[in-house]
Amino acid sequence: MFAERGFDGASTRLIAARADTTQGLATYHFPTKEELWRAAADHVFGILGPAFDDVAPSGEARRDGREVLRGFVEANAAHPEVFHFIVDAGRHDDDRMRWLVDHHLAPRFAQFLDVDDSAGVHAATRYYAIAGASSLIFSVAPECRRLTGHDPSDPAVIDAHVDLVLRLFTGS
Amino acid sequence: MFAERGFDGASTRLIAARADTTQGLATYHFPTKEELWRAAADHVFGILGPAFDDVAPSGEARRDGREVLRGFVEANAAHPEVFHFIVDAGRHDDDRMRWLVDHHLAPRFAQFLDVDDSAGVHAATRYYAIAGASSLIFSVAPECRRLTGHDPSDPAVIDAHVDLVLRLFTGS
DNA sequence: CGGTTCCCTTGTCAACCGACCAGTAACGTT
DNA sequence: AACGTTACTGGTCGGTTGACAAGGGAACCG
Repeated sequence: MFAERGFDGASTRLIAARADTTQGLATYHFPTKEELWRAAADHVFGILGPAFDDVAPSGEARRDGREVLRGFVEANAAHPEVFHFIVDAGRHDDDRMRWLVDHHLAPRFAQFLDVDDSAGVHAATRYYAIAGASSLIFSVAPECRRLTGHDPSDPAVIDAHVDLVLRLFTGS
Repeated sequence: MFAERGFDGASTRLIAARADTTQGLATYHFPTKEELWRAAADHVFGILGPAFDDVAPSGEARRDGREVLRGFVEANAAHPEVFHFIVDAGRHDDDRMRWLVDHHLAPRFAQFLDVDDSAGVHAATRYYAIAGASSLIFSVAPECRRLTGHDPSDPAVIDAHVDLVLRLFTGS
């Protein structure tokens, strides 16, 4: 619900209701809304994590950027809520943004630096271009359906997007 | 404020306060919060509009995709709030999303279809790849600063991003 | 001059928000 | 059997939300 409606839009009562509990119990386990949000972030990044680790574990296969990129796009298609978390928190210079960067984004960015062959372009520029190109269509799926008639949850559309991103950023 | 904090996060009282008026007056001119949001959307897309119309007015220069793309990236750098509006509204299948698509996005997408040479890829795939790659870094500027040390408001960073997007999507 | 319209202020409303509290039941330990 | 810890319930707190109502007052018009 944090990913769906943002931090402000998600109320602890509705979150508790969807989990078939009460708001009192929620604040018992997570004293503040912010702690609940951090737990949700840990959970959601825990889902995305393996999608990276499987394709870039360590060792000789480490520099195969194509498979990493394919896994990244497919993970975004399957779990667009991760992108929502990032965009929602990344806009403001507050505690939530700093926590998300330090605990989840920085390690992943370091991982990206390992795989990326920047080819003269600074890594930050490439990183955000890749992330944006890979995620946006899945993030605004309802809009995409109405605007273009294409359904981002359609496997064929996902494949087409994977192919485009691969062609753009690996040149093949 | 709608772009900064989302529809739910922005309160009519704070909006009125920033405009040096009261919430009562705001609801007088815009009976519902949704009407106020639509007016804000019209305003913000009115800013972005000329950035398109100047580079792709009509006639012979219409198919010069490079200049259109450059203008698009620079407009996103100067006015990241437009992207916020789109992402914030595009997630849910509700009235706001439909209104934004029908009144602002659909005309712009049609304009994109005029200029784009899809080269075998469906326009929707290219459209969202371009939009995401062009906008994300400016949309999450605070996060980018902390994560990478680069400041997306720095003209040099903007130029680098323009160059990368042009190279990716026009192949030059 | 009186009346009408429009802009704006002030105050109020029910609903909802996150946080907090007292009380209770379950459960293993001693 | 008594105890202490943990899990959980129901309710309440001050504060904020969007929407609404009542009224003032200036400008304009006949």
